[in-house]
Order: sequence, then C-alpha cells, then structure tokens
Amino acid sequence: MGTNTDATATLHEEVVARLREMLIEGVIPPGARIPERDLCRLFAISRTPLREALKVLAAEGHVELLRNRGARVARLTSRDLRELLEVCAGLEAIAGELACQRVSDAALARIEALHAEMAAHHRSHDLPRYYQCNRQIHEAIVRAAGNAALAAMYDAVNARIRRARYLAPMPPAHWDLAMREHEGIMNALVRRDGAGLAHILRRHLDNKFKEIELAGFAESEAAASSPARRTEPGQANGRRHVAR
Amino acid sequence: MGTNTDATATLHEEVVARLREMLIEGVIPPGARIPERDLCRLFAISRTPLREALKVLAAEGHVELLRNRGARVARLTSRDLRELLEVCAGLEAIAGELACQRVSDAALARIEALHAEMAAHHRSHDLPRYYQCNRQIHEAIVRAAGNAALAAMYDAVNARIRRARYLAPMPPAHWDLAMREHEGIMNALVRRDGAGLAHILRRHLDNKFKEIELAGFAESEAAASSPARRTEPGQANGRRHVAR
DNA sequence: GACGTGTAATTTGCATGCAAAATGGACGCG
DNA sequence: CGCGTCCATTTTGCATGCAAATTACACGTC
Repeated sequence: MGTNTDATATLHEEVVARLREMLIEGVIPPGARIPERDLCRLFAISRTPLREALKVLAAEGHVELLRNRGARVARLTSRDLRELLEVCAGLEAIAGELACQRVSDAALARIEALHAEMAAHHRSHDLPRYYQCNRQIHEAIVRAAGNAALAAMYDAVNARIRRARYLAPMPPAHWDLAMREHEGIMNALVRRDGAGLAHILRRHLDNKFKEIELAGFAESEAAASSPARRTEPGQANGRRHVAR
Repeated sequence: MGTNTDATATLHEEVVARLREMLIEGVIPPGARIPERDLCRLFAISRTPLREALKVLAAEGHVELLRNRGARVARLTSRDLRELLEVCAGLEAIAGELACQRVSDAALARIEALHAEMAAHHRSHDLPRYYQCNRQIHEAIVRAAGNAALAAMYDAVNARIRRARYLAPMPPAHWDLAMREHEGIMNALVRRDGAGLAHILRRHLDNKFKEIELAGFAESEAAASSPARRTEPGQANGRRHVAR
C-alpha cells in the first residue's frame, strides 16, 4: 500500500503492518479499547510512531478513533457486513468484466486449477481448504483485471470482512449452491462473457451475505454502545483491553 | 470519514481536511515535494499533528510518502486515471443496481430535476454548470444505494480524479453522447432496471476515460522520475514546493 | 565543462515532556 | 439503593529536542 520499495520499514510502517494483521485476525477483540500505552509496550516504541500507525489504520477502517478518548477496534455490524459485501460485489463484478478482456492464458490456467482443487475439497467436505482455494480464486480474478488500484481497494475491503467471509460455517445446501455458482463463474470466464461473469459474481456475493446473516454472524453488542456488557461472542476471554 | 460527530476538530483532523481540499483542488501542484516544515508554517502547527495528517492523506492516495525523504503530492498518471475510473465504474454500477431497489420517490424526483437542469445546461452549452449537475446526479445515485461504505469509497476515489473528470473540456460530439447516455441512465432508473443501469454506467465511464485520454490530460512528467524537468502543465508557475 | 567526493546544512523519524480532557472513584444527598 | 458532584489519576493531543538520513554545495580531478 505504501509507495516504498525498500524492505526495512520504519517503526510506524512496521506497526501498521503488524497491528493490521492482528486486527484482521481478531487477535484483539472487536470493540475493545486499545490505549496507546498498551500498544506502546506491546511494540516497544514511543507514542509518536504508534499514533501515526493508528491514524492509518483508522483511515483503513480497522480502528475507530474517538476524539480525546483513544482508539478501539472497529466492530463489524450486520449493516457493515452487508455494505462491505455490496462494495465487494461491485468491485468483483467490474474485475470480472475486465478480467474477461485481459486475463492471460497462464492466469486463466491457474484459476482453472484452483477451481478444480476447490471442487475436490468440496467433494471431501474440507471447508477450510475449500475456503482457501475459494479466496485464491476470487483474488486471482481481481488480479487478472490488470488494475492495481482495484486490487488494492479489493484487498482493503476484504481485510475487514475476511473472518466473516472465509470462516463462516456453511450448511451443505448453501455450499452446494456456492459450488454451482463457481461453476458458472468459471464458465463465464472461459467464454470471456464479462457481463455474465459480473452478474454471477454479484449474485454470488449477495447469497454469501444472506448465508452469513442466517448463520447469525455479528460482532456488535447491543445496538447502544452503553457500558452494559455481555460476554463477547467467539472470544476466548472477556478482556476489554489488549494484554499488558 | 472520521467516526466523530463533534464540530470542533483536533489539529490533525483540521489539517487533514484543509490539506485534502488543497490537494483535490490542485492548489499544490501534483508532483511537488511538500516539506513538513513548510506545511507547519502554513497551518501554524507543530510537526506531530502534521505528520499524522500526512499519514492519513497518504492512505487516501493524495500524497506519496518517501521513506526519510518526506512527502510529495501524488500525480495522476494516465494509468492511474484509467484504473480509478474503472473502480469508479464498478462502484457506480453496483450503486445503480442497488439504487433501483432502494431509491425513494423523493430522491428519484430530485435526480430527475437535476437531470432536467443538466439537459438545459447542455442545450445552452454551459459546461461548468453541466458538470456541476452531472456530478450531483452521479453522487445522488450513489447515495440512493443506501450504502454508507459504498458512498465513502466512491467519494474517496472521486476525490482523486475530480479535476480530470469534472474540469476536462468536451468536444460537442462527446458531450452529446454523454447527454444521450444520461437519458438512458434516467430511463433505466425510472424503470428500476438495475442491470441495465449498471451496464450504461459502466459504458458511460469507459467513454469518459477515452474522452479525457483523447483530450490529453496528464499530470505526469516524463515516465522516468529523473530530475529532468519541464514546465508543469496547467500550473500558474513552476514552483516545486509549497509557498513558504 | 562534466563528474565524483567530502562536508555542512537541512529534513526526517522518533522519544520525551507538558497541558487539557476524560476516566474512575470516594463522598454526600435524596 | 440510586444518583449527582468533586477530585485524583490516567490518557490523549500537541510541542519540542535529538540522532540518523538525506540533500545541497564547494572543491578537486579528469
């Protein structure tokens, strides 16, 4: 995302990368307050580069900055998830359209191979590996569009919804449907049917949202942000702050 | 973009807003180096909040940060323009699709009014006012999609291409075509033809790119970033740095 | 004059210090 | 017991200072 090609990063860049990974992976629970002091200790740096890193992560939507009240890990509400999946659908749709014009034979062959592998994981009911191939396919299509800005935005959006999208359990019926949709995706791509591919991708993601919604994914507590607290779902412990 | 509702901003927020506006409007020439010192004087603040602001603007793509070498105003290359217009097309397409499902009667009426006004400006060959309506229409469609994340990303992408998109001269033939496309856009929206609207919007922006390209818009100097310098196109003077 | 070299001045990256705002209780009142 | 107030503590926002990296430039060589 930066414009630097160098390998050795500055402190704030390092922290942006590491903290972003932690936030994406959910190491720090969504909604948790993250006092600068704690993060300074965690990364062993002073507040100056840390604050710079937080500003960047806030711009990316990973944390929320509350004036004079510090940062907290952004929560993915049901509404956020819908909105981001809709954005994702728009990006994948245009990517598919462009990919049909620009995909190289090598890239197409790789996508076909990934698709075959994914189908195998579907048949053997290996959801984690299925998701891994699935994600690689979607990302490969976006890369095949030959548009760096599009790819960067796609990655940024997906980072926010990654766990919801690629960790959610899928009932067999949905899984079968998703697999059939992917057959259609491959078909359209091979036939270079941009409009068709865009259409399928949009519907594919629409179904994905409905499925996650039905599975009851939600990082948000009660609508009000009052201190009334419940146990954090999907969280090993109820800590509110990063370990110090 | 921030999560704060308050009116009084902190220094770095204030600077982000003001500097962003300057960058979008091209007050500081693209490609210009912007030493922190100068900006500190300009805004009468210390380097700490200024640097935080620069990090945010870099994340938004308005400036480039060069490790140990400060910031410079991002330049919009022809490739950047193509990529961002393609992203924009994807976002507008999905927005159109969603808007067809969700647009309120009031919002639709406003868009129709804007369209009528724009058509009048087209007839009277008033390009600035035409562009003003044009932009409001596109933004209104995006707003009508009922998706805040989509709207925010749309605004961010458009900020980077605003001058190219809404200041470029248009030969009559292109202008007439654009106007006809807008008739189609209105038509599809009124008929709630999401797929059709998405299709027209994508083609509309594709044509827009071709048109700007033909007009020879480019903020980039010679491909190499060597110190060989020419006069900065579209710039009142050849300054390399912000006024001090 | 073109071009490399060494050094001074500038600029960046980061740590630290201080004032203002927010937080957390202790206390008093209804 | 619930609830508002006041004050000590913590936390944030910003300015400043210092070391490292970069830049500018004078000088010497070809």
